[in-house]
Amino acid sequence: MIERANELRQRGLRLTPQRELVLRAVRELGHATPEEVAESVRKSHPGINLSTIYRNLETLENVGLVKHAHLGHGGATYHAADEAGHLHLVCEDCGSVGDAPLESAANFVANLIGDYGFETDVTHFAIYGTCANCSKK
Amino acid sequence: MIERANELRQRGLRLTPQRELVLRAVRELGHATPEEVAESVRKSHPGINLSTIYRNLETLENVGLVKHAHLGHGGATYHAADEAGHLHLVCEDCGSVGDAPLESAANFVANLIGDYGFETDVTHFAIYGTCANCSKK
DNA sequence: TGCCACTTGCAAATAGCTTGCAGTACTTCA
DNA sequence: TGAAGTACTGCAAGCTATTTGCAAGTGGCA
Repeated sequence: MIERANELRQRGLRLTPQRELVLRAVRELGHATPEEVAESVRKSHPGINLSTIYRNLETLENVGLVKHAHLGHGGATYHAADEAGHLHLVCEDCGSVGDAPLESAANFVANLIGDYGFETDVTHFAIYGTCANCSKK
Repeated sequence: MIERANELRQRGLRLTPQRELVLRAVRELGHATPEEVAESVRKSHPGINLSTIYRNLETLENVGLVKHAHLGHGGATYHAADEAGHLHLVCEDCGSVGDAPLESAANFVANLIGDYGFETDVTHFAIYGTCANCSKK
């Protein structure tokens, strides 16, 4: 908490109640779109504006406290930076978001660097497909 | 060309000039957003409406002549179905879209199926990262 | 405690895409 | 070849998600 405030202040930024609420919501939700963060925050503080959510998510990301990934159709989803890196397995059928450890892709990442010099962050985007449940059907 | 028309007619669809232009543009452009397709089509036929582009891309995708992938921020990009079968390496720095063969990810795909029963189509979404050129800087 | 720049809430603007509707023009069938 | 039926098109309005401008509010250092 205190180190978070310092992190912000070192950059001339402030620790406001809204900012804390946004961070807490992201941590609690795991993966969340800005809209979901807003919904969560408003349960305790109904007055908070959506644009405040957007601006704070951006600010917190600049500071390195949260990260975003592209999961849904267009919308970014945010998660806490200190949450371990993992892949996002997004089911196109049911929309569920599963996790897989980084190691699953280690070989793949190595291939891309070796063959193309392309450095990938596989935690940053969704792996689309069909989850085990849905492919049974 | 003729088999394309049949493909459409079998489904009660029509081969219109606009539809042909859209298909041709997608083939020429390789990867293109709806907006880029429109721009390309309008060079020869300025009157074509954006919504026509969208509707035709959707129609052509239903018929199986084009496919889309999620590359940019939210926007889908389209490519001809018969040139599919490669990964899209999208550079977050310069925005360039590179290709890599499916085999690069074969191992990765196998991991996900084996460990999680998750069936992935790696051609359908972007692999974000930094391309060789940009990571030199 | 006071000041100042950072923040917030609000409303309006924007981007990207979709939808409703009326007129147009492919296709099929005589 | 012509007529009829229906898919298709262009236009305008609508939507969703996100951004921006601005005036009022407020942390935090001095």
